[in-house]
This record gives sequence, C-alpha cells and structure tokens, in this order.
Amino acid sequence: MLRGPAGRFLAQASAAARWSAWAFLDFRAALFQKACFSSVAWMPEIAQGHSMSTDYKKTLKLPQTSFPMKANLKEKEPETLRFWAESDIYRRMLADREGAPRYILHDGPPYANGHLHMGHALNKILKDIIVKSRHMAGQQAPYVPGWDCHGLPIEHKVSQELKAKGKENLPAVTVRRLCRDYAKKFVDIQRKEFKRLGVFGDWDDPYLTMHPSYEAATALALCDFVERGSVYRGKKPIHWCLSCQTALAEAEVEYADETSPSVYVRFPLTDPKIKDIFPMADPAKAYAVIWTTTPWTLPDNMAVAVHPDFDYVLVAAGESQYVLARELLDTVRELFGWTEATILAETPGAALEGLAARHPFYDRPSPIVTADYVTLDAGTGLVHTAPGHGREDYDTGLRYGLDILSPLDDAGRFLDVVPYFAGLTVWEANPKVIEKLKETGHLLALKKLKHSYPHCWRCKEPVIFRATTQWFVSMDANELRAKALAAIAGDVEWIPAWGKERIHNMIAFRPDWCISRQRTWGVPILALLCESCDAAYNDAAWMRSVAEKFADHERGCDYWFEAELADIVPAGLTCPQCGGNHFRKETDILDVWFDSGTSFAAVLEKRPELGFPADMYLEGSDQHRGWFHSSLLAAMGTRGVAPYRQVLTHGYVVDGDGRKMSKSLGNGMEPQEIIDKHGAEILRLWTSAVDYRDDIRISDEILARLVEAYRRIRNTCRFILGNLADFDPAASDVAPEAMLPLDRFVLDTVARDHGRMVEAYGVYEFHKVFHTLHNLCVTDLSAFYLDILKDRLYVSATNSLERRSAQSALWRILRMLLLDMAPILSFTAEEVYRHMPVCQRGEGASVFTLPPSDGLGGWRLDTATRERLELVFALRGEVTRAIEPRRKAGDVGHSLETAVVLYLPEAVLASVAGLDMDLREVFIVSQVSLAPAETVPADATACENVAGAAIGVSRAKGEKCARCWVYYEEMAGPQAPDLCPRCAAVLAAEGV
RNA sequence: GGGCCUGUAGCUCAGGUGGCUAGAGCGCACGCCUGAUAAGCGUGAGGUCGAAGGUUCAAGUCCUUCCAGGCCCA
Repeated sequence: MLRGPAGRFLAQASAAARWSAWAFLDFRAALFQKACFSSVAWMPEIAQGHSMSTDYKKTLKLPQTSFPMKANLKEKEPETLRFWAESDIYRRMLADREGAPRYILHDGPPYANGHLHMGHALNKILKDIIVKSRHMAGQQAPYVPGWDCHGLPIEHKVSQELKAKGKENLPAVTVRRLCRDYAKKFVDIQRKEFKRLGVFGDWDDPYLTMHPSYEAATALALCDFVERGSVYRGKKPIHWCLSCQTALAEAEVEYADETSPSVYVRFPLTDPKIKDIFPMADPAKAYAVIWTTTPWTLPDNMAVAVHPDFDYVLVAAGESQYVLARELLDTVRELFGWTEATILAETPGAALEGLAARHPFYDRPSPIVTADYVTLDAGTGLVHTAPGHGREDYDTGLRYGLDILSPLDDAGRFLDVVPYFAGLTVWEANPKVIEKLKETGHLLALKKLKHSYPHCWRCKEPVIFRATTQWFVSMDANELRAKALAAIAGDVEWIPAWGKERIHNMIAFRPDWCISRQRTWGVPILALLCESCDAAYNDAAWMRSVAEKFADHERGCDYWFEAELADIVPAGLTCPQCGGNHFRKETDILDVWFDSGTSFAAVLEKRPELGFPADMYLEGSDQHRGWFHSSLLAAMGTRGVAPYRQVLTHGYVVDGDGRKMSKSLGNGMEPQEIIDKHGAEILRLWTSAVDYRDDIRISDEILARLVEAYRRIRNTCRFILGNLADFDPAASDVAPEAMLPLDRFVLDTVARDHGRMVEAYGVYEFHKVFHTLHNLCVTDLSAFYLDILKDRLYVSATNSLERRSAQSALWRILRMLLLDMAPILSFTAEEVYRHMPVCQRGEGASVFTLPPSDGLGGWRLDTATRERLELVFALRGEVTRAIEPRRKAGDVGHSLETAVVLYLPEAVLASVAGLDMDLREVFIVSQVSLAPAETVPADATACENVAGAAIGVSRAKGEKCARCWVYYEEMAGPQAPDLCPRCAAVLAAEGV
C-alpha cells in the first residue's frame, strides 16, 4: 500500500480523474494551483519562459538498468554456469524442497561415444525443462544423469585401434580395460557438453552402466530372472565369420557384391493330400520348385515356404507337374526351357500349407509352410527354408516347431553326421550339393548371380548364418508377455497416446528375448558349461554369490574374467546331465539392452534420493523398441511392475524440409555450432518452441525467428527492470485492489497467462508455454501495457499513486515471468533475477530459489470489470486503426498529435463513461471525448469490432507540453508557458 | 513390404464431439517515433488447410486411395 502524505494526496487526486479530457484538464489545473502554493522554486530558466525542452528529459523517470539489451549469450552463459556451480544450485534446489512431494524423472542413458548431436541436446533439454518446472511448481525433483557404457560400438572402436597397432587377440581383461577408458573419456566429454546446455543434475555422481555396483545390479537382475525360471538356452542363427571363427553383430557386417550359384530345385510332392488341392495332380510326378543362392544350406532344409495370399499354379511341363507362383511362371518357363507349360489348376498359397514335400536328396519330409516375407521379385514364389541358416527361416522354424539344424563346426565344416558332405566347408559343399542335385535329377536350372552379400568387417570374407546356442528370456514363462501387455494398457500413461499402441504391438509379437552376445565388453552371463556335454550350470544362488562380488571388485565384473576357475566352480559340482566334473566359464555377455533395462534396479532402487518406479521416462520414439521396451520387460520380469508411471516420447530432429540429417546430404546441424553462434539459450528456446511429439525441424530461419523472439522477451524484462529501478516494495507497494484499473486489468491478464503456462508445464506442452510467454510479452505487455505506461512511469511524480501502482503491477508481473521463464530460459531468467535489487527479488541468490507463487495471493479481477475494460481496449484498437490513414496522409506523426472523439451507442457510452479510467492515457492521444453515436459525422471511421461505434480523428488542439509531449489547450501559466499543468505540478511537488 | 506417426500462411504454432469470411505471433511490405534506440509503436499483404475421390444440407475437422516425410521392423 502506498504510504506517506504525497501518496495519500495523489490517491485522492486520481480518484477524481474522469474519462473526459476536459474534466481531466480541470483536475490538472487544480493541481497546478496547489503546486504553486506549495512551491514557487521553479527552475529559473523555466520561470523565465525559455524553451529548454531537452532539459526536461532530466526530470523524467526514464528506465535505468544495468541489464544489457544485447544478450551476448556466448560470453555470458559460461559465467552463469560458473555461478550455478559455485552456489551448488542443484543441491540447493533439492534442499529447498526437502519434504515436498517428489517427482522422479529417470534419465535414459545415452551411449558414451562421440560428441553430442541435436538429438541428445533436445532430449536433455526437455528433461531439464521438466525437472526445473516441477521444481518451480514446488516439487522436489532430483535428476541423476547416466551413461550406457558397455556394448559393441565401443568394443568395435577399441579393436579397430588395436588392429591398426597390429595388436589383436588380446586377453579379455585387457580389451575391457581399454573399453572402460574409452567410455570414461566420452562420459567426460559429453558431461561437459550437457552441462554447457544449462542442464541441472547430479553431474558429479552420475550413474554409469560400467560402474561396479551397476554391473552387480545387472547381474543380480539376471539372477532374478533365472530364479523365476524365465531363462533358457536355445539355438538361434547369427552371422558367423568362418575365417575369424567368431560371431558378428549386425553392425559388424558389411554388404558387398558377391557372385553366387543360383539354383532352381524341385522337391517331390509325393504327399497324396495334393489331390485334395489339385484333383488332377499326380503325386508320382508332382514337384514344388524352389530357388536358392546358397546351395550348401540345402542339407539343412526343413521346409518350403509359400505366401498365403499369392496364387500358385500346378503346371504340366514335359512328364512332370510343378507347383509355383502364377506370376513367376513366365520367367521360369524360359529359364527351364519348357516348350510347353499348361496350367492345370490354381490355388492360394494358404491352401498348400501342411502339404509334405520330400527333401531332394535326404529321405525326410519338407513340409510346406506359409510366411509373409515370401516375395515375387525373384525365384519361384516358394522359398527353401533352413531354420539354422537364416533369420526369417528361423522365425518360421519356431512357428512351425521345425528343427533348427546347423551341423557345422566353427570353421564352417559339415560335421560327420551329415551324409555326402561331412568334412567339407560350406564353400566346398556348394558344387557338391549341385552335383548331388544333378544326380538325383532335381536340379532344374543353374546360373550365376551377382548380388549384395554380407561380409565380415575385419577380414572382408563372406559370412554365413549359423545357428548357435544362445541364452533367452522367455516371453511366456511367468506370463511375462501377458503381464507386460497388461501394464502397458493399464498402469502406464503414454504421451503421446499412440505410444501405447506402438509398444503394445512390439511386445505382443516379439520373439523370446535373446540376451546373450558373443562379445567381451559387457556384463558376463554367469554360467558354467560342462566340458563334456556342454550343459549349463546356472544355479540362481550360486549366480548371486558371484554377482555380489562385482560390487566390491575394483573393476566390477572383470572379476568373472580374472577369477580362477577353481574359485568360481562350487566344490564337488558335477554335471547334472552327464555327471562330468570339468567346467568352463560361459564367455557370452549380456545384451546391452539388458544393462540399461535394469537401470531401475541399479539406480532408482539404490539411490536414496530416487525411488521405484519412476514418474517419468523420456526418450526418442525409437526407444519403444529400445529402453522403454527392455526396461519394461526387466521390471515386469523381476519386480512384477512397470518401472515408470508415464512415458513421454519425442520425435527426431530433421532439417528445415523435414528430412533426416545425414552426412551425405550435408544438412546436419550440431549443437556446438548453434551454441557458438547464438548461445545455448536459443537451443533451449528452440526445444521449448516446437511440438516435440512430431519430428522437429531446425534451420537457420527457424533459429533466426527464435533469436527475434528471444530479444522480445529479453527486452520486455529489461524495460520492466529499468522502470523498477527506484521501487522498493517494502516502502511503496500498492496492493492489487488499490491499483489503477489498467494495472489491475493487466495484472489479471498476466496471472491468467501464468496459470496457463503452469498448466502447460504440468502436461509437458512446452510449446504452449513458449507461445503464451512470447505472445504475452509482445502483445499484452510491449505493444499494449508498457506502451501506455510510459507516460505514467516517466512523467508522474516519483511517489505518486499512478507511478507506484504501475510499478507494483510490474514488480508482480516480472516475478511471474521469471517463474515461467526459468525452466526454459534459465540463463536469462537468472540474469534478470540477479539484476533485481534484493528488496524486489528477496534474499535468495538464484532465480531457482524463488518459491512457487503467483505473487498475487490468489487475487483476480472480477469478470464484470474485466469485460467492461475489454470493451475499452477493443475501442483502443479502433482508435489506432482510425489514426493510421491520417498518418499515411502526413497529417499526424505520433499519436499524441491527435484528438479523438468516440461516437458510441448508448449502452457502450454509458459503460465506458462510468469507468474510472483515463482514456487519454490508454489511447496514447492528447484529447479524448465521448459522443452519442447519432451525432457521428461523415468523416468518422466506423469501428470493425464494436458494433455501431465510430471514431473521429483530428489534430490535437492546443500546445505540446515540452515535458510530456501531450497537447493541451491550457498550459500551466506564465511561470512555465511550455509546460502543461500536470508536469508543472509534478515538478513543483518534487521541488525541481 | 509390415507396425506407429506427421503433413493448416515464408517460420513456429491455435483450430474439443463436422457449421468461420480458417486464427495468433514472428518474418515481410509500408509508415510513425527518436524519452525501451543495434530498441519501441501502427497499418497491411500472405493460406484451393499435402493431392484426388467419397459421406453429408454442411469437411481443415469423418471415410478411401494416393503423394511426401519420420521412427521401428523386415
């Protein structure tokens, strides 16, 4: 509340103000009289009637602030970062919210490799905005960043470096040490880069999946699965390099052209059931025709696949009948040299399912199965299926319960059990298989084909698919799949909602989780393998005893690789299968998705400041397949609940045309360039401005727009700051209910927008925060309120109600703006905050010490008043529009050079006239008068948005006051002929 | 090829259950101001709502197909 004699005096004066400029003038004249009595000490030159207009500028209360207009973010941000580091802001924020409801956003660990790209920046800034907005909303929001450290890319990099140095086949512990150093290096690099973005968190103690305690937790999670009977060993084909004798991951496979034999083979269809499908078929001379470029896989053929929806024909050619896809008949006919080929019958592929063909050179059946990956691009529409030698074949094998046959040794030689080809390598077997086919008469055609074929990244030799023994987590044991699907549907909120459908489909149709990898850099699968029969020993209690050692070992699970066999094998252990007592350690490691998928156990459950389950997991939409997926399976499988309550996904960063960034297109953008050019703040603003649920575009134009937006927001703060320079709330605060109507109105407007922004933060719609904030600064504040306020702030007496009311409103507005800005524009909010005097901002050193508040104590403007005022502001728009033609005509420049008459319908006139409001100030003109609509002259401008109203514009009458630039018909008087009564009174009151 | 998603002015975004001459801010053009000044204010021009069909008295909003783009699979 305004205090002191001057305040009380002016408060009364203000209440006397009227809508009519004429009444206004009377009031000013009265003021002047008083002023003359109270002070005769005018500035001498004014008293002498000199025109010293420039000197009046010194008597105005122009904005004063050390807050620079130019942000200079590139230099300023590091200073702010230093300030945050020195004040230990992250811990301070947690301490400030001790006991408040917690909000736990669990960080999905980025891979510790390479520098940050835009996707990293987007992801971490979004997380930071959420964490900070929860803090500003009063919650305690810890954030522990993490890194994914194990895995192939690092191991790959390290082995490339070793290869370059000619050092290969080093012991596992050595390779692991190098991998650890490599990961460590990039954790440090990325940590620095993340911090540069202004992201708050426990950067001194992040979680690393290679940390001993983490590795122990991962291994223990595997124990949990084993204990529940969810883990089994089975066969699965993987890429295998014959010359390196090693398994290869997809990333280690390179595709290059290779020439292969291309063979067309017929499989006898002796099954009498064929007559049910094709009545004219003769089982004695019917054949299914397949095509393959890997003849050596034919010994392991287990089935023939057809597409259920394609049409297949029975064709008579020569003495035989052939089944093949109708669409491919013409191409094949020529190839086989069929002079005549008569279609005997036709059927959809689905009808063929279950028919038993015979293997072309072994005495066993090869059933016809259906598969939707069968195409008509090449071949015959019937696909040779060897589940031990192909991914799709394997899946089909699982579906039909076929044997996963792969009788090869590590060098790719057929085992002794394979008739005709034992001892041959697969490459040697190719021509022999062809010979065998010729011999049996089942080879229909032989050609050469040049095609893209997988090769080993190290030795560049062609690789094969070979079924090997792997570890799996069953999707069906303990109803893992069903429970996961139930959690997806019922326990988790997916944002956006389609995430539910997406992950549901993935879980619903995925095969068992293959958790083993034949690599070195990861958490070992704890098991002992019998030297004589290869049976695995993995008793859960024993596993647990080993896993627990990881936590205390300096290098975590290196323990497994370093320990003597005797220390690991339980005394007296005998193989339950063969009774043998010689064992070796399993050398497979866990899939890295198992590592990061168990972060809830290693981090959420372990850290006192966190908790399980998390409130939020937030990652890119690819993680439906990745971390969201593995975390869900791991938590459901070991804890029986989902690890998260909400899952939020963002799209990918693409270029200005919506295309993905790629090196070859040269359309990439790096966070570092943007920071160097514009500052991290612009990157943060970009993150907030876009709707991240779709793909997110970035381009120079987008950034240019954001830089503009940033300037507007910054300048708005600067202007407010400047006009609060002499404001001490303890001495001069005016409560909202005592403020001038305009101030109350705008305060209410800002409070509403503040509420909208708080709500938008709550539902993670940051682009709404950005648009609301920007619009508020541009439209409601800069172009409207602040523009109107200049007159009052600059001209009125320092301690007048007019000025103090405005400042009290500005002070509250600025605090709301800071709360809204801080999560996004953290650097700038902090800078603004630190330019506020302590009496305005409080004792806290940082903007992040502000308590959550709207600063209004729940005060709002009543709707009736609001609606009446909105009418006035609608009229303001009409006035500015009506002035414009006069300006264009050159009649007037500044709007203060005009006098306006509002011709209003009766009801409007009554409403406007009844308001305690200075219309001259609101319209920023020199004179305003109201008149009934009936009196409207022909040259008035009809209003567009106020029905029945019109505006008359003329040049302002009288003289321009040298101080406030408003035109008056009556000036102050002889002592100050170039001053208006108002200015004269102010100067007199202030003793100038 | 399959699953999920997107496509409204140059840019970023609004447009619950179909009913408006499709909105906002920025940018742009033109003008004003020079007491927020490498600032501020005003006015104005920009859209066949990705395309084509269809349902309907009425479609940016519903359906189908197509085109373009993204993520994940194959």
